[in-house]
Amino acid sequence: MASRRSTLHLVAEHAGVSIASVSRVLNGLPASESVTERVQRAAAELGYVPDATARSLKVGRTEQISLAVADVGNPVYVSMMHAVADVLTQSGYRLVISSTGNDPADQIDLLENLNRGYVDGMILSPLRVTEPLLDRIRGSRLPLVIIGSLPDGIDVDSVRADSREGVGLAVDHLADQGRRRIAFLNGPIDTVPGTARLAGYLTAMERLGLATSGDMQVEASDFTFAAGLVAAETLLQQCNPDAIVCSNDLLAVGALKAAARRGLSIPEELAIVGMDDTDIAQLTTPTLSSVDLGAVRRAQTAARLLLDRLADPDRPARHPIVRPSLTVRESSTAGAGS
Amino acid sequence: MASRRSTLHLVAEHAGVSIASVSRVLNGLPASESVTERVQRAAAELGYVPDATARSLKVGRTEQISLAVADVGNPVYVSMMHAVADVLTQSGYRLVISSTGNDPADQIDLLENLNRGYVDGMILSPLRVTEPLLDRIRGSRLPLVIIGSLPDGIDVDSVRADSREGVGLAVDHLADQGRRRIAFLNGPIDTVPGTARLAGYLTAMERLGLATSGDMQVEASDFTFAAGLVAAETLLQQCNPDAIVCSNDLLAVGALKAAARRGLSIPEELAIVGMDDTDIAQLTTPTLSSVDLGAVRRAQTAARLLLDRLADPDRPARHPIVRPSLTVRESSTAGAGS
DNA sequence: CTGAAAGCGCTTACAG
DNA sequence: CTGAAAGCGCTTACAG
Repeated sequence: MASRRSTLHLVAEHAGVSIASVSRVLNGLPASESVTERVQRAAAELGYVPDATARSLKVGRTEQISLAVADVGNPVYVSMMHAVADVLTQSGYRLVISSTGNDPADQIDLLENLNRGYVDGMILSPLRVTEPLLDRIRGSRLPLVIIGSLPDGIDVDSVRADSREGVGLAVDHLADQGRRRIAFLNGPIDTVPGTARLAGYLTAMERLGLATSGDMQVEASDFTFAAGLVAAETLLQQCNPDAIVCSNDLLAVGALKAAARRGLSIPEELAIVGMDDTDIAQLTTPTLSSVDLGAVRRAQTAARLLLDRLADPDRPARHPIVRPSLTVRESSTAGAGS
Repeated sequence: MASRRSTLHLVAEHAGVSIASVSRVLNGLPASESVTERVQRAAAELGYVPDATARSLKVGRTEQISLAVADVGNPVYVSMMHAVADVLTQSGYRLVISSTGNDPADQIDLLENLNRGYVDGMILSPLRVTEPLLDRIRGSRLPLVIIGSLPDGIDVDSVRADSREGVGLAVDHLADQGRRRIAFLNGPIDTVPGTARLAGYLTAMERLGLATSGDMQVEASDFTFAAGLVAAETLLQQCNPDAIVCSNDLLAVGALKAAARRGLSIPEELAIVGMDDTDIAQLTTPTLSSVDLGAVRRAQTAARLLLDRLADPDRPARHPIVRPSLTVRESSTAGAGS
């Protein structure tokens, strides 16, 4: 009646040793040659695979980290995933990814809850920061790092872009080219990037003494190609800009398309600048000027913050900021070549 | 000396009941009003969160399914992820995603191994099917569904596109438009889609009696924008096609770019057709004709196959095939409008 | 170096 | 309805 169906027990039985010895051999701990060999043979014959949940329960760690991003469809998140994975893998963690989609907070808190237990820590890049989400962030027992800005006074590691400076680079560049009617094609304003990038636009325009009437700003329903196209068509219809700063590259592709439909020549009649500097910026025709908001560096930094936090749960929280840079291409300068 | 640090024990102590009662209440099993109330209050006060690994160890299920795709950066995989997630969520499973990147089999087998234990089943869409990977697929104890074609005789559920018919749709369409020098811009040929789509191209060209010299076929190093651009430039240099069938939409965007650089007008001088019919096909200028290989349907089907397999481990394996369709846009027809 | 035993935090028959 | 107890499959002091 003994419980010998246990797989570890099975291997032990086949090898004629105790389960402790099996465990040790399989974990590379010291064992005699004969035991080692018998265990390895038995394990191979039986096709033994250790049960990860049992191990985790015992040792209190899963060696898994979860990354939750708003939209796996946005290439900028893809490069962030790879950056996070690289850093974590080097420290022996595996990365599991969850896409929270576009749904409101419940999607996110679901995720937060569910991940408890299967991961040792979490990196969260929320598109919208709602009160319920903040509650979960504050109350998290799991080590947590946020990518994006957070209200003051929340004692959780985070890293963010300097959106203000980033959008400023785009606006300054366009103004340098003699553009004056610089419009802003934003994503949803109730999102973290939507809010930050709009603030950056308004600040920069004010600093330069340029007008920012309401009809020069438009809010796409989503940070996607399709939404960018629709919003850009509205924008081109309601004002007469000589330049558009777009809140990300996907929106900018939509703007390029809208301009093409209206027969506007780019950059002569209309200059366009994107944001995030994703791969696609080099492949559009014309190529797209874009502000790199340091997505890869933010991701790497987030991973390192998390590793440090795992190593020392009591260290003070940090909130580094990553600096942006602008890459100028054809969409905003007449003589930029092919 | 008793082990009462256990969180479940803690709640039980606070509520003045046994851990069994706590477990029951928290799992919605019948309990008296008074016990229910005390447990819920205690759990709330303590901010109790059940340990998922312990629960999984006991019940033998994690309620998690893993989806491993070759490249999270390809939009077609993103739509597949969403489709899988939708189906699984309705059945109470959570989806965790792993990107296997571009590395060879070891990446994949790593993943296979590591997922054991934290998930109840797995959907795998391998870019390359190597012998070691096949070994793991055959030897998997975990319920497994493959998206893509598999050698005959492997008794694992799978679903695939009809690439032959799909590429055939593109070639037939171009031939209907009077194109004769139809080139093929493929991704790496040692990949599952690379092999299948090339076969489809050759079959269709032969059926139509069109020439397929070696210089009319080119193999990009990757299924990406950047690789497509490089390969398309080679192609345009080494032959003089009047049409290019591209193995996916990303490659097609690269081809559009290469054509623009050479000043070729599309579709007049060169027609281009992509594959996968992703969002981007509608946003390029000109818009991109593309073959939908049924990615979403493949994903949904895979999820359902897995659910059925979980419900009945002994049912015979199935291998459905999804039919393709072609959407014609500006890049392949002169009069397609704006 | 090796084995017997305790215990990780849960769930679930089994009695009462 | 409720509690005491066994056990999921591992790891790890503790003796020997």
